[in-house]
Amino acid sequence: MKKILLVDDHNIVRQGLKNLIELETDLEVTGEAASGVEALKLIRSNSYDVVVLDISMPDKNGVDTLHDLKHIAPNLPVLILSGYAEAQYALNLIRSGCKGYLSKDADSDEIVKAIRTIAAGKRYISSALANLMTEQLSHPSEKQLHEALSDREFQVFFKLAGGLSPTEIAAELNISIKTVSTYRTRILEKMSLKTNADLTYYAIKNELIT
Amino acid sequence: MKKILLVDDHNIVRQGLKNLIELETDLEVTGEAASGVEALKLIRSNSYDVVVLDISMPDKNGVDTLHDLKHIAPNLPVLILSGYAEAQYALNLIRSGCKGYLSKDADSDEIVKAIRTIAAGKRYISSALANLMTEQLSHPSEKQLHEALSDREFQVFFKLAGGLSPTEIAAELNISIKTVSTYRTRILEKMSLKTNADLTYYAIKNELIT
DNA sequence: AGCAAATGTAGGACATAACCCGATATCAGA
DNA sequence: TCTGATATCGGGTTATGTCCTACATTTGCT
Repeated sequence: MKKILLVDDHNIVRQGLKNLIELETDLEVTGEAASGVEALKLIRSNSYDVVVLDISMPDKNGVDTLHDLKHIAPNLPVLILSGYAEAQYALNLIRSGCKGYLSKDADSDEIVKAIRTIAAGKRYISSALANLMTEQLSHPSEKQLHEALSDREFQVFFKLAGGLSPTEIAAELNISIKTVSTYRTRILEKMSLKTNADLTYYAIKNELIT
Repeated sequence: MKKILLVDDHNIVRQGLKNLIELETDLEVTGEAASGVEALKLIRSNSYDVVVLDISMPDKNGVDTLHDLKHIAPNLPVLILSGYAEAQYALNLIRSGCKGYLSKDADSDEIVKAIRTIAAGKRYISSALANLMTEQLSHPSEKQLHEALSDREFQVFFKLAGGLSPTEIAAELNISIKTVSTYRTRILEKMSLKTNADLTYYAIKNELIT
C-alpha cells in the first residue's frame, strides 16, 4: 500500500484527487496539506511514498516547497501538479528533482498511472511533455529562455516577476539581499532582458504566472 | 432537484465539486464543460438552474464567458469560482451579473450553501468579499481603475508599466524625477496597487500593452 | 583524475529610485 | 470664493540597482 501526501491549497482539488486515488487498492492518501510549510512539517514527522504537489500555492509556492523538500527528504518522489499548460515549468522542476509533472486537466487514469509509476521509483513523463522535450532537444537553440536558469535563479526569477522586493525575497529564502541582487543580474543576463517589468511580462506571456 | 452546470477546465476540480454536490439530495450535476464555448453550447441546448463557473480558463476566460452567458440566458444564476480572492475582480464580475463569488479554497459547506442560495434566486456573498466590497464602495470607483487617472498620470502609468525608469520618463516628459515619483505614488494609490510589477500585470491583462 | 565552467553565496562603493513628508501655482467647479 | 484635483518640485532617509570582486562547491568535460 503506497502512502500518498497531497499538497494543494484548494480543498476541492484535494477532494477530487482523494476520490480518484481511493478507488485504487494499492494507493492510499495518508496525509493532506494545504500549504508548503504544512507539507514540510508532515514530511518530517511521517513517512510517505509519494508527494503530489501543486506548484501554485499562496504562502510558499510549489517551487520553494520542492526546493526545501529535496533537502529534508532527497529520495521522496514528487509528482508536480500544474494548473497551467504542461510545458513552461516542467523542465526546470524536473531538474529541481521532481519525478513527474502533470497538468491538472489530465485524465483521471493518467493521474493514477503517474502516481503509481512514481511510487515505484520511476519517472513519469506525460506524452505531451515528452514530445515537448524531444522537440526541444532537436532544436536546442530554441529552448525557452527561463530554462537556462539554475534552481535558485529560477526561484528568484519567479518572485521578482511577481513583484516581490529584494528584501522580501531575501527574507523568504534566508539569503542576503546582495545575493538576491546577484541572482537578479544573472537572470537578466541569461534571459537577455533588462528590467523587472520585462520579467513580469515574460512570466505572464509564458503563463508562469496568470 | 436543482440542475447544475459545472464549468472548469480542470477535471480534478469538476470531480471534486461533483462529489461534494452529489452528497446533497436537492442538487445534481447535469452538465459539465471544460471551456467557455462548450458551456455556452450546453446552455443553449439544455436547461440549468445554476452555473458554477471558474473564472480562469484558457480559451475563453470566465469574464468573457459570463458576459456572453448573460446575453443568451440573462436570468440563469451564476456562481463564480475563483482560484484567488481578488477584490477588483469580484466587483467587476458582480456588476457583470454573477450572483455569487467564491474562492476555490472555501469550505465544502460554504460551497454547497452558496450553490443552494443561488439556485433559490438569491445572491451569495462571502463575508470576506462583503468586507472588501464595502471597503471599496466607501471610495467609489465606477470606472476602470486606469480611467481614474489623470492625463499625466496615465502617461506615466503607461511608461512605468512598460518598464521605463523614472529617469527615462522624466527625460521623455521633460519633468523632474521627483514629479515622476509623485505620479507613481498617486497612480498606485488610485489603482490600489503596490508595485510596478502590478502595473505591468494590469496593463497586460487589460491589453493596454501587448 | 583534473581543470574549467557554473552555482550559491555575499561584501563594498556609488548611482538610482522609492517613501514620506511638505510646498506652490493653476484651474475647474460647487 | 473656497475646495479639490492637477501639475510641478524639493528634502531627507531607506531600499534597490549596478558593477566588481571573491570564494567554496558542484558539475561537466577532456
